[in-house]
Amino acid sequence: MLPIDKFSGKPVYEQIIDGVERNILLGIYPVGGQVPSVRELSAGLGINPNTIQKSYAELMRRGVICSAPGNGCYVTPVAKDKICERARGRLSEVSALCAELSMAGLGEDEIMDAVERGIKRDGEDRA
Amino acid sequence: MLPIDKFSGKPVYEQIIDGVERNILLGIYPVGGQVPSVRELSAGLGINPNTIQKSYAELMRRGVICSAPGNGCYVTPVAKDKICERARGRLSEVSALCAELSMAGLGEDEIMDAVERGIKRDGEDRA
DNA sequence: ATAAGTGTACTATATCGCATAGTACACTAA
DNA sequence: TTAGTGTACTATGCGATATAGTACACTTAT
Repeated sequence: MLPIDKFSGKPVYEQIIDGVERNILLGIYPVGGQVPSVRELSAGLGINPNTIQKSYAELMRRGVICSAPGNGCYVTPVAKDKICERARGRLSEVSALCAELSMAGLGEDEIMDAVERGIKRDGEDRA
Repeated sequence: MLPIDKFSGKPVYEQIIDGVERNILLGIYPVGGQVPSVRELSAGLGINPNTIQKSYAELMRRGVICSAPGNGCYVTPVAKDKICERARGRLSEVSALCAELSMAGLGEDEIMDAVERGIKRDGEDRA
C-alpha cells in the first residue's frame, strides 16, 4: 500500500501521485499492467474517493496512466519516459536550492555530500 | 526594495523572510544596522502591515533580527550564523530531491551539472 | 511637552486550496 | 443481471494566507 502521512503538510493527493509513480518505477505497478482502482485505494488508505480521483486525473494528464472506463486504469507504455522527462524539468529546483544554501554560507563540499547521499539512497531502494 | 511576486504561489510573508535574509547576506542590510520599518516596507511593497509583521516575528524567532520597541528592528550580530545554521539543516532537502530525480532515471551527471550551476549562480550574485 | 515614527496586539473579513460527504451516471466483465 | 470500474456533480468544513481597521506603549527629535 502507498505510504500516506496526513500530517506531513504535503497534500495527500500529491503524496498519492508520488507513490504511484514510485511504484511504477520500482516495477510494483508493471508497465502495461493495472493500477489499483479508485475505490480500492480509497478503502485501503482511508482516503476520500474524490481525492484519489484527483490524483489519477493528474497522472492521466501527465501521460503516466490511462483509463479504460468501466474496466480500470493502466500504466502507459511511455510511463517511465514521462516520469523521467518531468524529472529533468525539475533540475532547476536543484539549482535554485543549491544556490540558496551556497549563498547562506554552506561549503561546496557539504552540498556535494548531501547530493551523493541522495543518489546513494536511490540505490538502496532498488536493492 | 525586496522582490515580491504575488503570483508565484509562495506565500508573500515567506518571500519577505527570504528577501531580508538575502539582503543581510549580501551586506545590503549590514550586521548591527537597521532593517526597514514595518510601515516603510508595507508602503514600499504595497503589502499589508500585518503581513510584514508576521515575517519580522518569524525572523526574530530565528534570531536573525531583534526589535527595539519604539525604535526599530536591528540585524543581530549572529544573524549570518543563524542563517547558515538553518541552511545546514535543510541539506536533507537536497538529498531527498536528488534521490527523487535519481530514481526517476536521471543520470548522476545531469544532477551534478544542476548542482554546480546553482553554486556558480551564487557567485554571480555576490559580484 | 509635543509630534512623529517605531513595534506590537487585537478583531473581523475574504479568499483559496485541500479534503470530505453524498449522489448519480455510463461503461465493462463475469 | 450483478458487481466493479471511471467519471461528474453539488455541498460542506477546515486551515492558511492576506487584508482592513483600530489601538496601545515606546523612543526619538523638535
